[in-house]
Amino acid sequence: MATHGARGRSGGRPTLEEVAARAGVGRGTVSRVINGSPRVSDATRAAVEAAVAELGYVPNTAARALAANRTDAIALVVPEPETRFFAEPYFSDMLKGVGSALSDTEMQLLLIFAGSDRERARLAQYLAAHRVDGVLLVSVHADDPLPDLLAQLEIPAVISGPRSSAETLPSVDSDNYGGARQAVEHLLSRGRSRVAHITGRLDVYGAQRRVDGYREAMSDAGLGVDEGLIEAGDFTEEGGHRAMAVLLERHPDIDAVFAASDVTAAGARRALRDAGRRIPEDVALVGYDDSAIARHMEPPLTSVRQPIEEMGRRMIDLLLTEVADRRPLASRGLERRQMVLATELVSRSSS
Amino acid sequence: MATHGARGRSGGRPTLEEVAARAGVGRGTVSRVINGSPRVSDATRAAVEAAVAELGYVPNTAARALAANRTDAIALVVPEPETRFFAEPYFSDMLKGVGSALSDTEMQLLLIFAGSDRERARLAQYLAAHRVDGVLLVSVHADDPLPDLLAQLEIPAVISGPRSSAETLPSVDSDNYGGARQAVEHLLSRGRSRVAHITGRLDVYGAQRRVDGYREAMSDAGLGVDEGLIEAGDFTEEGGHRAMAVLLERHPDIDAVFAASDVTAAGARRALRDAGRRIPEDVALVGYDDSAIARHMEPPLTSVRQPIEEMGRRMIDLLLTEVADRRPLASRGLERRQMVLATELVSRSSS
DNA sequence: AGGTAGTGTGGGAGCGCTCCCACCAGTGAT
DNA sequence: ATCACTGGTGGGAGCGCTCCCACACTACCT
Repeated sequence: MATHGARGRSGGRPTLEEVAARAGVGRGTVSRVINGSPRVSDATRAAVEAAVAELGYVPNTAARALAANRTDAIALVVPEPETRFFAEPYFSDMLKGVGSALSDTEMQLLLIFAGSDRERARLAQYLAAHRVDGVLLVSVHADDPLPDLLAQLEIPAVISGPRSSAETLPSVDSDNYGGARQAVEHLLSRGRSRVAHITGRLDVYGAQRRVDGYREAMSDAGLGVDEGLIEAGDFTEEGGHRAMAVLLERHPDIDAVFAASDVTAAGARRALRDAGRRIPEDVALVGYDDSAIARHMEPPLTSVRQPIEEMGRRMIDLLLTEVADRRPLASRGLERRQMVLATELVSRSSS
Repeated sequence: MATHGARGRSGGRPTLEEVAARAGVGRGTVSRVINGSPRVSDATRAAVEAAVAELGYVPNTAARALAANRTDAIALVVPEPETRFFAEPYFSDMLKGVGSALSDTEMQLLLIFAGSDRERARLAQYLAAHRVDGVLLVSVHADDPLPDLLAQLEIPAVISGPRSSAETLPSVDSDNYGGARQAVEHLLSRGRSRVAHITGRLDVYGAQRRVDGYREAMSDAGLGVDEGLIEAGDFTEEGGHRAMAVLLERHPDIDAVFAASDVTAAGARRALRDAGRRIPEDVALVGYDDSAIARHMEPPLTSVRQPIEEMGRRMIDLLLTEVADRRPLASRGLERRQMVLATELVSRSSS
């Protein structure tokens, strides 16, 4: 059969052609059965399936990719060093959700780190070669060139956490605004009124939305918005510590703090302790993320939980749709697909 | 050019043929340049490279895979649930090493979890489709059927931690025997003589080698081997706690313990505290792995460090060799490639 | 009777590479 | 002058699929 000698290949996997011969049908028909086309009679389908089973036929993905111009693979791109990936539960939860959504698909998931310049160059090369049908982008900064590259290469992509209110890419996010409101309203319902807010990095859209939520919750409660109660952090512990110190100096009568992340809250807690404030007696504290830190803090931290696993699943849904009906770019963007998931307040003893 | 209509494909990536035309050479010559064949004159090579640059040519991997019957991808298979993968630093270190060794290669790394039965079935399907050129197997239990499946499919594989002294697959491991000796000799040099050993899971070959190392170090020191000083653990904290309690009951005069892992040592430490023993005054303690646990224990734990990142790099080296000179199975196995890396004792205040 | 739609089905053409054979200089030995 | 070679090169054939056109065959109208 191999007319030009034994080139590689020892066992010799069966091909479509062989299955077709075995089943007594044509090549096209076998292809139709394999790909689940409805235009095949039941009898023929059964015959083909039997032949597939007998021969142990497994489609050759390379041939399929070449002929159909698709790869059946998508990439989860993490624009961070691996270290952060392993350190933050955000990523492993995301991965879990993505994996579960993909498990009843033929799609293969590739995990790609693009933290260093070198890794980014490799990724660009990889994408240029169109080795994936779509890309999942997590944790993207406002000025990242990756989304543009993807658009230029016409590779479908979904982003977790839009870069702005005018995000053009389909996105899945948790309700940062609503989550912030939950946090503040919870503190108010506990009888607090001098509620401060330590923000996240303000070049991250989600952090801004949390500020918005804080502002409107305060305002709706008739307390007005005292800009002096807002201090910028950067999602780090050190930033939280610094901001808290500033706030205490400015407003010694603060009786509650909403921090934009659990790590930030940990920093704030340290500053509060330094200043001799008791939690929650003197100052109630609420974080964001409901990470392991929240559970293990002393006292355990009330925090706003994001459904990260669910977000991963939704991102896959969006991406697969995008890949499936890959249409001319012109018609995209009109029907923006931005998905927002609800958050949940997990109440513990810090508030 | 596309004679049968615009099938997908909007931009139209340039092909080998187009590059050849541009450079005024034949298809074969361009292929030779792309693949770095030496049989091309310098002038021709330059012309082709210029054409490649001008056109922004990127090889089509699917076509290459089909024609050459290779995928340029290898899989790192983790036969554990994702949770363990993220929890144990072993895996992230391994991944780091593997990634760095691969970074100056064309090879793509796939991370595949095979913890559940479902995932394993998917993996089997994946391997049957020959979607990777080779497989890296980490953390394989003695009775895992995966190695046999790989052998049957004739897919090159490298294993981390041989399953027995008769391992047929190429493997990379740290020197468990030597590491155990280092630990025991260290304790003896500190003036201890009643040294106990809490083992790992004994169906893991590496754990057995550690016992061997312990035995021979004791015996070489002229202390003889008291089997009563050896108690089986299972790499878990609970197992370590239980074993330590048993040992203390049996030999209240123990003055040192070598635990087969840091986690085990943490369990042992708890049992020692329960029994009112001070570390290291009454009992010196040494662990294995030099994980984060060791650094954060109270007191900091002396531990045997394995060069995990280096192991990852070596595994890649072995695998790439294996993939490159993929020869008839018959000649394999004769020249077994088992690699063993040295360990290092990291001394801290627990001993 | 002759249309007019469907359903199934076979198989040609083509996806963009790699492999390998043929061939064409040159160069030196015979 | 003839016969090896040897470094370079062109291009046919083929990898195993998917796509789509063509061609049955049925129905069910006019």
